[in-house]
Amino acid sequence: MPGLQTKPPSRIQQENRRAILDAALDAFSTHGFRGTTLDQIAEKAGLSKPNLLYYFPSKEAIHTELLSGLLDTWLDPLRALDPAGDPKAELLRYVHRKLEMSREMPRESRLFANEVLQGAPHLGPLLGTGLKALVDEKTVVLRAWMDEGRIARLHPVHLIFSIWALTQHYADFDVQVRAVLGDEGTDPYPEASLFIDTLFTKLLSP
Amino acid sequence: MPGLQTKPPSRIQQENRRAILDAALDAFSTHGFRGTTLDQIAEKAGLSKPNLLYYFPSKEAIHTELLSGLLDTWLDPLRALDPAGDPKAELLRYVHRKLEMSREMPRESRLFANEVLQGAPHLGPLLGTGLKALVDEKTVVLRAWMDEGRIARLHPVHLIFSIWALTQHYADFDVQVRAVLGDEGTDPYPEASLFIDTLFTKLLSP
DNA sequence: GTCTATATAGTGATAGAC
DNA sequence: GTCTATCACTATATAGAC
Repeated sequence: MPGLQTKPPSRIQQENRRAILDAALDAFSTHGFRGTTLDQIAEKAGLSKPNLLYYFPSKEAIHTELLSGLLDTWLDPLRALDPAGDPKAELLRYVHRKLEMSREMPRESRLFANEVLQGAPHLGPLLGTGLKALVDEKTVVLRAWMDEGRIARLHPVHLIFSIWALTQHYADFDVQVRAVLGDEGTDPYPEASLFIDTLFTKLLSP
Repeated sequence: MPGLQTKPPSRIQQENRRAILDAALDAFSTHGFRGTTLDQIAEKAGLSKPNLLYYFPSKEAIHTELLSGLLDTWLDPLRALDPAGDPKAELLRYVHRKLEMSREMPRESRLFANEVLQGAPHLGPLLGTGLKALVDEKTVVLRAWMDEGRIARLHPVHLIFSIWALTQHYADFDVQVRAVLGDEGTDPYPEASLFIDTLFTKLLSP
């Protein structure tokens, strides 16, 4: 019986949107925004270029769609830092969760890195508002822990920077990491995890 | 008396080359290779586009010229690590020198980051040869220091990665660093220097 | 909804006057 | 050595058939 469903997005539509976003993530994360062409995205998604533009109005729209959700996902582990938990355990859990994300979502990490590296032209003021607000909130928690003598006294914001820098390095500079370690096939993450655990355990001890 | 000098590059030529490379460094480091246009470079260098191409045969030639010298400069401080020196002092000197470079040469850092982030399409195999060789050489030194119990036993390569990650973060993610710290005008480096000094002092203590 | 064909603008590079 | 004009090519986006 036709005419019953008016505008629920069909399964094939949802599948195509997902394929486009996945292909675009691949391309944007390795070639940057300008370096990516609609042809590349269309081919990898298995669609024609005009058909791709039926799903998204423009190249920028695809990019924005990807970025918009990303910052939130990216900061979830920091958001989960529990003021009531054990300080060292909470921070180490954050570090390890962040490193896991580098391994499991390297494309997302590189997309974000590309964006920030180029001056955050699309993410823009969100860094100074949403991101800053979250860091400020967690800074209070860190300072309290330091005042109680439960972790070493350090600059709280630079402590967070150090977590970001060390964990994201393995996704963003993956090519360099593997080239220097040699043994092409080997997974660098187990050793990285050990190293980072040692580093922060020592750093946080009062 | 004409005809005496055959082909010594005139002062204006040298000046133009320098202006082009400087403009190109600006552009490439913030927009990437594909994201940069010859128009942008030409305008910032104060030359016409054809005139720019009189000095360099192609866009790629400018990019290659910039990259070729960069890796060497970038690794100089690591090369300077003295096996005969005091281990902790040598490593801390390396860390601080590297952080200084992030402050003084942020564009070069971002140019390099852009390149590696996108899979090192131009730097390519140099990472697996020249860079790996240098790291391997210094790894031997680090291991010896660890065997002698003069610094803590850590994975030497990941130790080097951590130095790179932490110091370069301040150049590559400058926008984010300043957005989170707030106080637009403030220089983040003094605090960063203190933090990183503390971090590596703790980490290297046996 | 998906395709072929094409409009339109931008971009790397060249030709040739001065 | 430097400029104006322009070529050849690519890329985003649209029109319109099916």
